[in-house]
Amino acid sequence: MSLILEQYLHEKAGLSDADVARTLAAVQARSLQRGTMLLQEGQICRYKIFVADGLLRNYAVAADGSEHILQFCPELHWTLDVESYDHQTPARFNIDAIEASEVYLWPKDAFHQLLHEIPALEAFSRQLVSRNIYSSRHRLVSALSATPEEKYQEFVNSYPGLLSRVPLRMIASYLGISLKTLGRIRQASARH
Amino acid sequence: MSLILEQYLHEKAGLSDADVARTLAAVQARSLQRGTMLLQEGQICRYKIFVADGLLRNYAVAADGSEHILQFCPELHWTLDVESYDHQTPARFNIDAIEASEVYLWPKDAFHQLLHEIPALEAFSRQLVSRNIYSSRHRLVSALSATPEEKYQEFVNSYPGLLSRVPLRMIASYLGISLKTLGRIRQASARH
DNA sequence: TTTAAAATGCGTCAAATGACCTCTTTCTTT
DNA sequence: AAAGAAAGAGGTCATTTGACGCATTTTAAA
Repeated sequence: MSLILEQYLHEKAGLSDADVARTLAAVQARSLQRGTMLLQEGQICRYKIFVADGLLRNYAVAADGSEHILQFCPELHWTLDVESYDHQTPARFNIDAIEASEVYLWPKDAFHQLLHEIPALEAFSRQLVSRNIYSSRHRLVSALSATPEEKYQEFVNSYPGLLSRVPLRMIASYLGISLKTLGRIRQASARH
Repeated sequence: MSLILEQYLHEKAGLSDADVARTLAAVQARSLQRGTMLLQEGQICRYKIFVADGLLRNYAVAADGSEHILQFCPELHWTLDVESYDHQTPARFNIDAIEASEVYLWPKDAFHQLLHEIPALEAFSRQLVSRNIYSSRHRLVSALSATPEEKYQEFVNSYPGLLSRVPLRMIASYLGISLKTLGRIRQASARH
């Protein structure tokens, strides 16, 4: 049932069969209905989360109730609230399912143990962290300097598959623009 | 001459005298005049950079020539272009000196070696990386959700010391707002 | 000290943006 | 299949923002 995860650990992380088995042994599987919350602000993030199928979002809720999406997390990607996970302190972000999803959860201690036992997993983990840093930087530059239209184009180019899976209001929330502005941009580009 | 650095490695990183000595042995000192570029877009980032005294900025230049500051780096802080450093590929960011500064540079190989030899340095390095990730996340949320006025207030609260050291146009460039808007905000808050 | 350059404050104006609202369409769920 | 909820298109309008230009002050360098 964890075929997808198995294959991922094999091909992307480069784990041996034995290490894949060890990694699977420590994991909990969960099926999420659309809309299910996996982590709520204020809770403690106790797991590393891998999405085998479906789509999650990682977002902050502002004082006025507005939502701001930090990350869409589709199949074959990872998510968590790093700071909450590292220090086991209350989370500032929320994670929920945009689509019905199949996810795998590693409790922090168990994952930590795996990192010790499996150097290849450790190396792969670091790679993921690095990529995350690079893309955060890029996202920040974009947020600082790009026009709404440029942001939208970047999104379309970077995540062409998500466009049809994510409601527009969430894309707006990810880009930091209003739904109205997003609508105007799309209308303008539809004319060409 | 590297008293500041020595003390920093001792107190903040928790290195033993012997490890401090080893770390210092691998470092190059440089004095920078105001305005000196330490890294230019397109160059390869070959060093970890520690600012013992002064103030650097890490920024991107957009296609239209406008500058967008990712990070101010005052004394006792570190900076580099991570992606360029990790992969030794052309940098996307620039680093220069806002004030005359005293900096210390570790060539990548040498620093890598130190990380192997000195576990305490390795642990400290990880801590710095983590903090960087947390603050990037926070910055992104702020960029997405805060009004210009809130961004300015956050800046003032987070870096009270920098306000008088950094020209307003650079603060505007850091916050992702125009100098005009920043001026209006300051005028409004001066009235109270 | 003098001179040049940079920083900043401020006015005007046009454009961009978001808040609010309504109506229609599309999904969900029962 | 039917009812209810959510999504999104589109209109109007007030506000915010930035572009441009100019005057004044401050800072840096000769």
